[in-house]
Amino acid sequence: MGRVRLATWNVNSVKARLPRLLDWLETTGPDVLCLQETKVGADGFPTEEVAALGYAVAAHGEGRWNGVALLSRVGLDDVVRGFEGDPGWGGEPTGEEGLFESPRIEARAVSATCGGVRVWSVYVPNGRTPESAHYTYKLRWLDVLRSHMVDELTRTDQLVVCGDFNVAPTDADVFDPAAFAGATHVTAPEREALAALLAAGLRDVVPAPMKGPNPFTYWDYRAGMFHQDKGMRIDLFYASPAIAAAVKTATIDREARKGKGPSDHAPIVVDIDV
DNA sequence: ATGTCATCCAGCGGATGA
Repeated sequence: MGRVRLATWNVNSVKARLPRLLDWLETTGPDVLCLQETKVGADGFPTEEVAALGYAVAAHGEGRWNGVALLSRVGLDDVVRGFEGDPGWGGEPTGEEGLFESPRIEARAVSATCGGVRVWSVYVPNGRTPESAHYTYKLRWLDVLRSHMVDELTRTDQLVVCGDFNVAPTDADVFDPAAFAGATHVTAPEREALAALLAAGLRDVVPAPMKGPNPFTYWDYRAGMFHQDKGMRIDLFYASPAIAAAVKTATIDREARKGKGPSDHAPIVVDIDV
């Protein structure tokens, strides 16, 4: 019994962010951290550096793009990299929306059991534009993820799926809905994919901003967007009802978006009583 | 909003992706 601290952070390269990541681990002390956009292959993850702080690592990477990982100091069991039915990306279109001949499976999901909680770290495809094949890939990927959440919930009531979903759930989750006309991240099908995850039995644990009214987790590097708080809530922390009910605090650590060499995303930190 | 950043390959800059 006690407090468990779970967190998720799109670091936009674990190598480029390593000094900041190590600092943040020391000061914040999450028990479990989900990482996205690590951008390193299997042998490139700084395993020893985080092990020195007491964390076991389950990394799933492919090199230049994507890449996810789980760090835990409360156990790391039954690690699964990727998931059955991942549609993959690339190759020749088959004619069926979002499906390709000989696609390459990308490193976008890793799951493990940490201190009794089943935890998934996910990096949902961006979608690029609503007309793009990448967009149909995104929707298909989210639907297969949903089917796995249904399965997971039959096995456990202690489930967390968090990460960069690349979808803003509502218009209140972007700085200006008009600025996103015709863009991905805000379309009805993407939001319906999130709604389907909730309908499968998950809860959206909405974190509190440290400052201001907006629960944004991402701000573009360009044009002073962060300083104007022109951001988006696209990093999400979804949890089973039992976990959601045990949440004591959920916060967006916007301090981690400040200063020299930040990621363009801020971490979400969630404390639960177990 | 297109004003930045990270990465790769082939090299010191352009292409790609976000």
